[in-house]
Order: sequence, then C-alpha cells, then structure tokens
Amino acid sequence: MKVLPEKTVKRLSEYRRTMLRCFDEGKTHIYSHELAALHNVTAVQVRRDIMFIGYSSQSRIGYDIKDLTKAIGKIIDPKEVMNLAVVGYGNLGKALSAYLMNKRPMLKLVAAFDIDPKKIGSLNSGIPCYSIERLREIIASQNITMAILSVPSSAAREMARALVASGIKGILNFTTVNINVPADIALEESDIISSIEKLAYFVKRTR
Amino acid sequence: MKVLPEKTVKRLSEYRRTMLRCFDEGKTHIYSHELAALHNVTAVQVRRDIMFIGYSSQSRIGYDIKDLTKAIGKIIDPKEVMNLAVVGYGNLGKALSAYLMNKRPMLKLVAAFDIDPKKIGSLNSGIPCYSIERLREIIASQNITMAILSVPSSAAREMARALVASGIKGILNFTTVNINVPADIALEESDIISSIEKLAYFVKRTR
DNA sequence: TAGATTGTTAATCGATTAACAATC
DNA sequence: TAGATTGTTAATCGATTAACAATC
Repeated sequence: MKVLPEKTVKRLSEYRRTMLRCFDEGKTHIYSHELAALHNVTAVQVRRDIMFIGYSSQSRIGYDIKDLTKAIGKIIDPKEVMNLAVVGYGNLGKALSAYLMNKRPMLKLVAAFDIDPKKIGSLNSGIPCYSIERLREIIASQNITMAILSVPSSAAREMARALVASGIKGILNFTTVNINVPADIALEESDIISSIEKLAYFVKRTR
Repeated sequence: MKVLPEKTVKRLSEYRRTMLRCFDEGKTHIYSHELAALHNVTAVQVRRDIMFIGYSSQSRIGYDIKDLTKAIGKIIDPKEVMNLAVVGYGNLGKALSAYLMNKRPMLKLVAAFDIDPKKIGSLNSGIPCYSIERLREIIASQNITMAILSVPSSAAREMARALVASGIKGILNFTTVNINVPADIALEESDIISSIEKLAYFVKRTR
C-alpha cells in the first residue's frame, strides 16, 4: 500500500480515538458528518481519509465503529509492539508518560531517563527511571525504537544525537529547540512556544 | 497587511527563537541557508517566509539578527500584553507554565486553575492557582484572553465550553479529545497520542 | 569581476473541496 | 420511490520548490 499523507494518518488516529469513546457510550455506527463535526473537518474529508485506507462500509447507515476502528488499526498500527522511552523525567516527562500509559496496546512505554539521581530507580508511574548514562545500554537491551524528548531545551540537541547514536528510529521532540536528525529517522516536533505565538497571532486577527 | 499562512507564522516564531539564541552566542548575522539547516527546511522557504512580512535585508552578508527578530516581532507579536491562564494544574499544566514563564514578553501567564483544593492558592512557579469555580470571575478581572487546556481529557469538552462562555478568545488544547469552538475563537490542538501514532507509522515505513 | 546571496516569479506538488454517480 | 449517505473524479486552493534576475 502507498504511504498515507501525514495529515491523514493524524486524522485517522483521532477518528479512531473518538470512535472508541463513542463505542463505550453505546454507539455502534457513526456517519461521516458526525465524525467530521467532532473533529472540525468536513464530511468529505472524513470519507476521503477513509478511502485512503481502502475501507468501504457498504451501507448507508454510517460506518460500523468496531469494523472501521479495526481497519484503521490494521493500517496505522505497528505489526508488533513498539517500545518507547521518555527522555527527561521532569513534570513534562511524567505528564507525557501518564498520557501514554496503557492507551495504545501496540505502543509500550518501558523506560524513563533522567540525570537527577533522586529520580533514578523510582517507579513513578509504573516504569523504571534510569540514569541517562545507561541510555545506549537500555535502548539496546529493551529494544526501544522511539523516544519522547522532554529534557530542558539546552540539552535537546546533544540528547537527540545520543538517541540517534543509540539506534532510536523515531523522536517526538517536546523541547523548544528544533533538532536535526538523519533522513531515515522519523521526527515529530511539538513546540509549545511557537504554538502559543501562532495562537496569539490568530487571536489578534479575529478581533 | 494580509493574514499570513499558519505555517509561516509558526516558522517565523521558530526562526526568531533560534536567532535570539544565536545572538546570545555572539552571532550578529545569519544566512538563509543557516536558518534553513537549523529548522529542517529549505533556504528558499526561509526567504519566502521573510518576504511575507515585507522584510528585506539589503545585504549579501546574511540577515541582521537584531533587525530581523524585531521585524518578526512587529508582525506576529500582539500590540499589547496578552494575559494567559493554564487550566488544569497537574504535571502537564505545571510543565507548560514553566515553559512559558518569562519567555515571551508580550505573553504573560497570570493564573492557573484546578479543582484540587490542595493546589489552590499555591504559587507553584510564580503564578497563583485558583479554584475552577472562579474561572469566569478571574478571567474577567485579570483580562485573560487565551487559555492552555491541560485538564484530564474527560473534562476537556465541558471546560472548553466554560472558557468560551467566560470570554476566552484562544485555546491551546493539550487534552486528547478534540474540542469544538465557535468560529471566532482561535484553536490550536496538540494531541500527544496522535503525534505518537503518526510517528510510529512513519518509523514503520522507513524500515 | 566572480561568486555568493537575496528576492521574486512561475511551475509544481500536495491537500482540500465541489460535484455528482452509486447505493441503500 | 425519495431521501440520505457513501465513494470517487475533477477542480480548486494553498504551500513548496525551481529557476533566475538583482545585488553586493
């Protein structure tokens, strides 16, 4: 199958999460326009995204939630469990860990890293925290493929290099410094400061 | 001036931050290809973004950092100080507060809100924490225009409604639930779970 | 000057939307 | 059937890149 557009992948992930919530609330089917309204997109957008994964509902009573969530998983979920680490175990690292804990069955958070000796060893939210010196060792032994970078921004670049050197294949960067990685490493930036500044710009504009 | 593309606004914010860092390190000028390399974009992209704000360097020795950062500020910064609140003062809320504290002079974090009585009143990182019941009152009295939403996802929709009802003009949503707001409210979503799932998808692909 | 860089137009690429056929 | 919905092509819109003129 052809590689999906980045934005489609993101939306499919969101559709699935929304549908799982609706399913818990007793809903079994959902119309494209319902999904659309819940995500601030158009119904055509939803149908197009679903078309991308080759799914077809064969009914006019909306999409079968159970069926469609499974179809999305087949496309966007990894085939085997992927292990993650959170690097930098401060407030942000802990918050991100909590978000990730047991949310997605195929994505497993297995380790945290920090330089603060007080944090090392602690099982704060169910995962062990290691010294950053053991980064390479633990990444290899635990077969960790993705990392969430939540260290202080001043350490971001150096840490990113260390992660790449340790064999990490994907980095989610939560620092406020843009990092560079080789082309074969997946990178996702989440920059709070620029998000806020962008928001401020568009608030201003709408007045 | 015409409204800038969203992505351009975001990149301009990032360019500025990078340039300020470079300036602190003693650099006074920077080439478009240098800025480009630091942000994983092309030099043409950088020049085009700068063109959007009507800035021109009039030299072939790179952009004058002091001058260009000022020009970017003139376009993307609010004309007067904007007050922000963080709603939900757990690990994530505290981490986001720390990120924002004294980083941007025109964006001032002035209040936190939480339901936990233990947190209320505390000046954790220099800002007071109020009971969520006082949301409307404090937003009005402190003239708060933007909110960072970092409550548990189950409370996200209700809290978003309360914020809009209180007169908030922009929301940065850090919960894992998409929220709906009227068209005149600016909204920026930062969804950790879908970011991770997207990352996993593209890690898979590059193998 | 020659070489490097900026600024800008035109072309390309990718993502969204409009229009509508097919289906229940 | 009539009405509502899905699936899909074609058109549009927006963002990026290629090409190159202008400048130091």
